[in-house]
Amino acid sequence: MKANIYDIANKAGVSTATVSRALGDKQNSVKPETREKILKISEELEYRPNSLAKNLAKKTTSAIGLVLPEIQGDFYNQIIKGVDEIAFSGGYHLIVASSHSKRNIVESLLGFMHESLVDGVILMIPSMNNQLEEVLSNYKIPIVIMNDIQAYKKYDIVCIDNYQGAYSIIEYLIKSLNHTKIAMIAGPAGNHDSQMRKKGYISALKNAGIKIRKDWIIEGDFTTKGGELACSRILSLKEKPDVIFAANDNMAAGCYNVAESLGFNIPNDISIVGFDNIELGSYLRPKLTTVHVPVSEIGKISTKVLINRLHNKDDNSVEPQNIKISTGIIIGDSVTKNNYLDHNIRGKK
Amino acid sequence: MKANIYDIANKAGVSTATVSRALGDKQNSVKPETREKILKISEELEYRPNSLAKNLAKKTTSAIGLVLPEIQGDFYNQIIKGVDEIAFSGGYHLIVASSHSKRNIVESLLGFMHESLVDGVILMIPSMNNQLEEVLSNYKIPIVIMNDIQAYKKYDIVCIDNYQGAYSIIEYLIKSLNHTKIAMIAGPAGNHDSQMRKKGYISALKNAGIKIRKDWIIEGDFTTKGGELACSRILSLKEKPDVIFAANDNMAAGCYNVAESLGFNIPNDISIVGFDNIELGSYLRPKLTTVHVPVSEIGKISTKVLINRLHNKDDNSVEPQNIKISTGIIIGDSVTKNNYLDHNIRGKK
DNA sequence: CTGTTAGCGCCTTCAT
DNA sequence: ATGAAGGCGCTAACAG
Repeated sequence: MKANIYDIANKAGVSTATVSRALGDKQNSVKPETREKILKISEELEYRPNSLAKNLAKKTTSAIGLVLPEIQGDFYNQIIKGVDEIAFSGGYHLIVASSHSKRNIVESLLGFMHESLVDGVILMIPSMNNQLEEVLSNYKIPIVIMNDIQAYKKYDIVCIDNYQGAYSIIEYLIKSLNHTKIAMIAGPAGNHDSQMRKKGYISALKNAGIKIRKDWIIEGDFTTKGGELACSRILSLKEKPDVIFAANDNMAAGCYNVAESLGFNIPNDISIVGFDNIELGSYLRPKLTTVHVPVSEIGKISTKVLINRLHNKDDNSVEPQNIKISTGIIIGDSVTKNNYLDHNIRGKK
Repeated sequence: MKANIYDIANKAGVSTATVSRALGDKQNSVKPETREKILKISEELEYRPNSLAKNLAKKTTSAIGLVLPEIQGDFYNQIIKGVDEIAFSGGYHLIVASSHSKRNIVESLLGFMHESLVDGVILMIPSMNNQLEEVLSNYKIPIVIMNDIQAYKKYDIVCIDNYQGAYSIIEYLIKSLNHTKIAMIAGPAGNHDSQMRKKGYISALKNAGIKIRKDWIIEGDFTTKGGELACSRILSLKEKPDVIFAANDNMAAGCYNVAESLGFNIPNDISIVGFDNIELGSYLRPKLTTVHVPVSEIGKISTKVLINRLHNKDDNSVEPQNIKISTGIIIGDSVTKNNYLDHNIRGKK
C-alpha cells in the first residue's frame, strides 16, 4: 500500500511533524542525520506525498489553469506548449480548459475558480464582456490575459504588439514594394487583437497618405472559410485591390483557395499577406508573406508573469504589467513588387 | 470570505453532514424542505465546494491526466480537443502533460501517478520500453493507451487501425490506379503505429504479387524535415518509384518541398500519398491523397473507455478492451492514374 | 431523515 | 531540533 508520513514517522521513531519538515523545508530545521534517516526510509517505503492533502493544508494547489477559446489549429498548440514548459519548470501542473460545443469560456473559468482548483489562471479570450468581467472581478486569484486588451489596466496582460505588427507589414508593402491598393480582411469585430491589427493597418495607410476605402475592409472570422468568403467578395469588386492583407494566416489560406478556384494567380493577379506565421503558411505556394508572431513565447512569458505573481501573492504593490511582444516579418513569395513609380497609376501588372 | 459547509450548517441550524448530503447526494436522503433551505443559504453565501477537500475525503480527484509526446502540430491538438470534450461532459478535469525539452514521458507519468493527482491516465507514447512498463505496472490507476500496441493485452487500447489504413490505400493505388512502383517513407522504427503502417504496406504489395524492394522503404521520423531527407534519397535512386507513400502527412509535406526544389512535378513525375489527413494536407497543392484518421475520435473514445473504467473501478472482471477505429481514404490530386495495362512496363508517363 | 464522530494526509503553530 | 495537537473542508459510517 501507499505509505504516508505517518508510516515514515513510525519507522523512524520521530513525529510526523519532523518528517514533514525533513521532506519539505529547505531550511536546515532538522538535524542532518535525522533528515538522512527519514529520507532513506521514505525511499524504502516508496513514499509519494499526496498533493491533495498537501494542497488542502497549504491552501494552494500548485496548478495553473489555462483557458482557451475553442482549440483549433497550430496556434493554440504552441500556446499550450509554451505554457506547459514554463509551468513544469516552475513546479506547477497545467490544467487546460477550452471552450467547445459543450462549454463556454465563462464556464471554464468558473470551474477553475469556484473549486479553488488552481492557484492562477492564464486566459485567452476572444473579447471581454460583462459576464466575464464580473467573474473575473469576483475572484481574487491572479490572472494573466493573453489578449491585446489595452483598456483593462487591472490585469496582467501579455500579448503581441498587434498594432505594430500590422503597421509594419503594411508599411513594408507601401515603402518597399510600392503598393497602395491594399485591402484588409479583418478579424471578428469584437476581438481585441483583431481590432488592433485593423488599427495598425489604417494608421499605416494614413501615415503614407493613402486614403482608407471602407469597401476594402471586410470582416472575417479568423477561419479559413471566413477568409474564403471575404476574399471572394473582394475579388468580385469592380475596383480590386492589388494586395489583400488577411488578419491571420488561416484567412490568408482561404484567400489562396478562392484565388485558385477563380483562376487568379498569386501574386501576379492578387497578392496575399497574412498574420501569425503558423506552420501552415510555409506549406502554401507561393510561400506566404506574413507577420511572424512568436506564439509559444506568449505562453511562456504569460506563465512567467503568473508564476511571479503567485510567488509574491501578498505583495500587492506590484502594478499590473502590460507586456507587448514584438513581431517580425516573414517575406514569402505571395506579394509582387510594384514597379510603377507613380502610385496612382492603376491596372494590374 | 469564502463560505464552507460549516458556515452553511450554522446558518441553517443543521449539521455539516446534512449540508454535505443536501448538496451532494442525488438520493433523496434529505427532507426536501431542509434541502431547499440549505440550497438557498448556500446561494446567499455564494458557497463553492472546495474540490481539494472533497477529493481528499473521497480519495478521488475527478481529474484525468493526458500524457502526450512532444506536442506539435494539429494532430495532438485534435486529441486534446476530443479528450477535453468528453472529460468535461463526464465531470472530469483535464490535466495535460507533454514531454518536452525539460521532461520526458516517464517523468510526466510519474508526476501524475505519484501524487495521486488524477484518477486515470490517457497515454500516447511513441513506443513502449522497459522503464515505461515498470512505471505502468507499479501503479494501479486505470490507463488507456492510444497507440497501436497489440502486444500489451493488459491495458485498454484505443487506436486507429493503422494496418488496415495503410493496406487500403496501397490496395487503392494498385487496383484502382494501376500502380506497382510504390516506395514508402516509414515512421521511426520503434514507433508502434509506424510499424503497423509498414506492415499494411508490405502485405498489400505482397497480396498483389508485387515484390518488396528494401531500397524503397526508407525510415523517416514523422517530421517534415525527415520527410524531406527521405524523399531526396528516394528521388536520387537510380530506379525511382512512381509513388511515395509517406507514413504521415508531415513527411508527405516534406516530399512536396523536395519535389518542388528538385523540379519534380507532383503527380506527373512523382506521386505522393500521406497518412493522417491533418489540416495541412488540404493546403498542399496538388491536394494530398491520404488516409483519413478521425483523430479527435481517438481522444473521445479513449476518454469514454477511461471514464467507464473509473465508474466501475472495483469491477475487475471487465477485460481490457482493444478498440480499433477504422480509417478512410481522402482522394486528392497527388497521385496519377497509371494507364499502362501491363504493370511491368517501366518508365515515367 | 439527521447528528455525531472520525478520519483523508499533510502542514504548522506552540511548547518543550 | 523535535513533539503534540489542531486544523484544512469535506465525506462517510454509525447511531439514533
